[in-house]
Amino acid sequence: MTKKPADKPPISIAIAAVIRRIPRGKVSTYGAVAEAAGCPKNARHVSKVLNQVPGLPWQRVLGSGGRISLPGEYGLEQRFLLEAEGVRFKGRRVDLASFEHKFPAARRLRSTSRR
DNA sequence: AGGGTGACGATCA
DNA sequence: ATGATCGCCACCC
Repeated sequence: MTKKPADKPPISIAIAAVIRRIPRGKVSTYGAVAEAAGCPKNARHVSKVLNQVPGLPWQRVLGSGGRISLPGEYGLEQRFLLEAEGVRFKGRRVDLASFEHKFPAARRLRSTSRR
């Protein structure tokens, strides 16, 4: 008993959870999501999670620099949805300085901001 | 167990 | 600026 292998480390779950925290009208990047989820080098895996887990705001996840990575019509769809949320593009990119969502530093409680 | 994959990211030409 | 290559790493067969 001592220990049961329980389950495998659901890093995908962590990633999905992070994505779900992106508020409407804001965006994030694969790299930022991966980092917030605890795996800074797994930006690639984020894209898989988006495909695997339905119900996620997939459109709010962009490539580095705020560029849309999704090719084809879905890429256009993504841009359309984002603009509908109020996210503005500068050419082919989103102005991350204004629209990137900053995830709370995974600090152990003691919320950094709490009055 | 081994190997291929990918909505990436950074770097180089 | 655009395009090509390499590096990374969990997931899937």
